[in-house]
Amino acid sequence: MTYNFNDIEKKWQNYWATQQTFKASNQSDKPKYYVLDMFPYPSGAGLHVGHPLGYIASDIYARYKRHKGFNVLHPQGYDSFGLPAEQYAIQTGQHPAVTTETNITTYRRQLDQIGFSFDWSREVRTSNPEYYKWTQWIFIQLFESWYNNDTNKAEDIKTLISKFETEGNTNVNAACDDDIAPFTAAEWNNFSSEEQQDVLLKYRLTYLAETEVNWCPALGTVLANDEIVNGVSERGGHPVVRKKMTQWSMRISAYAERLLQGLDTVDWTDALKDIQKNWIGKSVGASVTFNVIPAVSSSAVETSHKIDVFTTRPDTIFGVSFMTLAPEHELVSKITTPEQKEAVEAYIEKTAKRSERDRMADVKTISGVFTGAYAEHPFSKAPIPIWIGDYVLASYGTGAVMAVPCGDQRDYDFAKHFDIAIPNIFEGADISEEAYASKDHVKIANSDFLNGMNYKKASKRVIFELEKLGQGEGKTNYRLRDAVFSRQRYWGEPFPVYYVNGMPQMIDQAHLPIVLPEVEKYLPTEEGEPPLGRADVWAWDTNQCAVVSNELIDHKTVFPLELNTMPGWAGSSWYFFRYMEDAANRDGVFASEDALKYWENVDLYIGGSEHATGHLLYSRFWVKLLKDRGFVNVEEPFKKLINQGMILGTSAFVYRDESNPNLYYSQGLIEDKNVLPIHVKVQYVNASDELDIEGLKTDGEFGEDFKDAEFILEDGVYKVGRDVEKMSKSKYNVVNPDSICADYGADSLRLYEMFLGPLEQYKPWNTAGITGVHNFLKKLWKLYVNDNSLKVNDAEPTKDNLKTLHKTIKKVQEDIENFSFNTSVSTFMIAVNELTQQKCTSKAILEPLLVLISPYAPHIAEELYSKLGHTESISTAAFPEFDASHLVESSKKYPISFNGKMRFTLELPMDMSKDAIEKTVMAHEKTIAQLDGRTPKKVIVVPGKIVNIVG
RNA sequence: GCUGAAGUGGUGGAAUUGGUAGACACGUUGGACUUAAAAUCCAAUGUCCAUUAGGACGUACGGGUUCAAGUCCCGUCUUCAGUACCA
Repeated sequence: MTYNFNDIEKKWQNYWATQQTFKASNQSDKPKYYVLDMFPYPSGAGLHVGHPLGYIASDIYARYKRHKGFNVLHPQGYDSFGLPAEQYAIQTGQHPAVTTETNITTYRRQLDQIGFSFDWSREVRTSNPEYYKWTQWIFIQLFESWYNNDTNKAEDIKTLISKFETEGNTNVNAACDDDIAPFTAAEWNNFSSEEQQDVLLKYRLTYLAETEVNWCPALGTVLANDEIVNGVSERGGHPVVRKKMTQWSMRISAYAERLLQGLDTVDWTDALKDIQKNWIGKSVGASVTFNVIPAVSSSAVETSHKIDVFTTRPDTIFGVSFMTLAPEHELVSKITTPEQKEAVEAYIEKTAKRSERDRMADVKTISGVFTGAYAEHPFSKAPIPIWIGDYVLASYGTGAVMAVPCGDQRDYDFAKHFDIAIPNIFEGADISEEAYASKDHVKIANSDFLNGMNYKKASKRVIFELEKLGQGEGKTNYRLRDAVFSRQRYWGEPFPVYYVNGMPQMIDQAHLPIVLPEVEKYLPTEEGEPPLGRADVWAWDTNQCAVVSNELIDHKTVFPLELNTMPGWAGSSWYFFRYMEDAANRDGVFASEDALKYWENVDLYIGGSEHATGHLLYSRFWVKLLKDRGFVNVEEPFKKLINQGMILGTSAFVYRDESNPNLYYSQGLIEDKNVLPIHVKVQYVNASDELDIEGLKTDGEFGEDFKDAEFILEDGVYKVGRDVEKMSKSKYNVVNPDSICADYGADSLRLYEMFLGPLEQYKPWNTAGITGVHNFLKKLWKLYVNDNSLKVNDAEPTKDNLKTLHKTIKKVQEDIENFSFNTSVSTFMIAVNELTQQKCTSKAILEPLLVLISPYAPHIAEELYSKLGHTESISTAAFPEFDASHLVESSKKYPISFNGKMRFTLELPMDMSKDAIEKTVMAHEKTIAQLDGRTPKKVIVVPGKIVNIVG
């Protein structure tokens, strides 16, 4: 019997599918465990070997947990709304739903052939109306909520309305827009309906607001920052303008503090938590208002101007010797004196050309211009010169800084450069070379009422005094901005929203889903409206409660529907709850109370760190909202999170002579010739970096290019150059799992992906190495069966057999629990090598070994397990118990070191005393030879570990 | 700039609380089997010196602590990722 992996794998994949082996139950005596992979987008290119890395890891863990007696939920589905399908639709006219369906079919086939233990019965697709019905429903919940800062949670908007009706808004402490005028209960009750709706929008957790976007008229679309290169679109090079658009926003900023605090309760890597912490960007300090001193030279009537700044160091307020505004600050043009006008304008023009990134990265170049204006110090009343400088950015804080050169290095550098005074307000600090930026061990001096105080005390006092003056207050600032939620796209969730007199109205949940309408083209309209502007049947009839033809719009009972769609992150912000419910029971709810209660949250979440500030932050936000409103019980969706690294490609190059395009030199022959490296498909390169020239010349795609090529060989072969790059079609280094599964089998692929290195690390793929794990599987097979029969028998296991087995149990269990999958693969290899050497045939050893290997290589494990006489799947067999007694050694091979360097080893009994060890070692001939007559100064003996002789 | 991670043979990587550096593989070399190839099996394989015995060096670099450092401490460099001066 040979190891016929293709047949074996197909057989067990069919078995698992027909037997529903991995279907999870919502009722079980076993403890629950929920393992989830980050939602895949089914791209048209299909999977390459890098994609399954995380899925294999999570699958090993899920299978391990089943062996350990857990009721495991391990679902999979598709984040199937998205841009690539829409792009393809624009180019070909093919409906994105069709493209998506095709891509999912490919994706599913590829996933199935790798042997994952997914519960496919619970699959979800964000683009299915039954699914996005609930995405729309959550949107409505956001709209119907406001954030009460007093109770520190979201509440029904009705509670806000009743407050308005009885006491107005002056006592309301809410997360809201900052331009809301105060009103009394009487005023509220006299507002028109539109006025009331307008006010409420400023409090709702999702609201309409004017947002600046990067608009590209030629493409008729909005572009992300990284789609713009040097001010023009990356695709096509068209001009891009800043444009204001009315869009839905999500008031995520209301949750800034809870999103930050929640990080302390989850088991994520520090790196990931740091990214979110930085993104939320909390800083505690004070806001200070500086009054601008009206310019005497100006003949125009001066209005009084104020500059608001935020500072984390209010204690240093007496160290202010100038202020710096961002060049784009709106006050700049108003306060600049005529004398300085020319210089200021020239500077503004210069900085406008620099990208924000550029301005921020460059800390060496110091530039700025004096505006000629002065502000008044709130306490000393001294005039403070106001400068502009591009190290201050308009979009951060208030776009203005109170500069304290003695305490801030950037302010210090600026002051030195422009010869501005640097008053020292720290007792005993040396500021002759650099600023003293530390908050610790400071004693404030030269600061009037703050003298002698430390940072904490002085800050508190300043805030108190500022409040007395009405020129400031204590303030906590967050960098986190509200998230724009509208997309001018077709392939996304439609909003359940229609407009009456320009005011958004929610459609009652009884009428959801509002299904994406058909359009004849997936492009924006000529008027610049989103693609849904092309739909003919896209109006809401409030009598029929149905979507009807646009022609019926009369603004009385039939109204226009929202034309934007939701962004990609909408559907992925709650999908983990949907999996909790059996597909059969999903009709009336997004997930039933029982299901939510049973599964709670995701116990293990595996995915890439690129989602750190998108998906992982937004879904935490939505979960908190759902909890506040009583729909779920958990505050955090993902208890433990592991980031997998990326598998990189190993590109191959041939070297073309620059003067003769048909001449290629082998890698070792380049020397100082002028050659051009050209990517070639990695499939034509073997493990020794040798090129298959015939294969290359007959390649369907590029063979023609090399038809007349002459390859200059070294030692009879053409050696290619190699380099590690991201796996990508354009670099011809993509390796497809289909061919790996066909050539080596899914079990080899699974083992090899793990064997490559630590899960979280970035590492290059090299197909050549897979023969190692493939040979291992063949050896494993041979341990159980020979040419025509099963070798396994009831032989009593030997001591060595037991030692090998239990050492393996211990290591594999520790490895899986530490997500150190690469080292378990080595451990399996060692175990099989040892058992082969020991000629072990004992079922008592070989059966538990299969359970250990089954999470990693499930197909071969199932096949051999059934050969051992089992009729049930191995998937729920109990994980073998580790018994330490088998590892107890009677002797130890001591390393004998001289001055810390190991010279030889000496086998001694484990129970030998320290003195006896020393005596035996000192008497040994090799020790005497090593010492060469010298007397050692000291002999260190650590029983069970090492002997070190010093001297 | 800041924050985080990392730097070990030709390659991927291993090394528990400081205790035999290079496990396990790939590749390479030599051998067996074969008409031959593939497959399989066996052996060698960090670098340098040495016929051998053996020795010297060696975990990015420079210091330090220790009987003992890949591991701990200080400094430097490089790479990758995140972030963008939050005042």
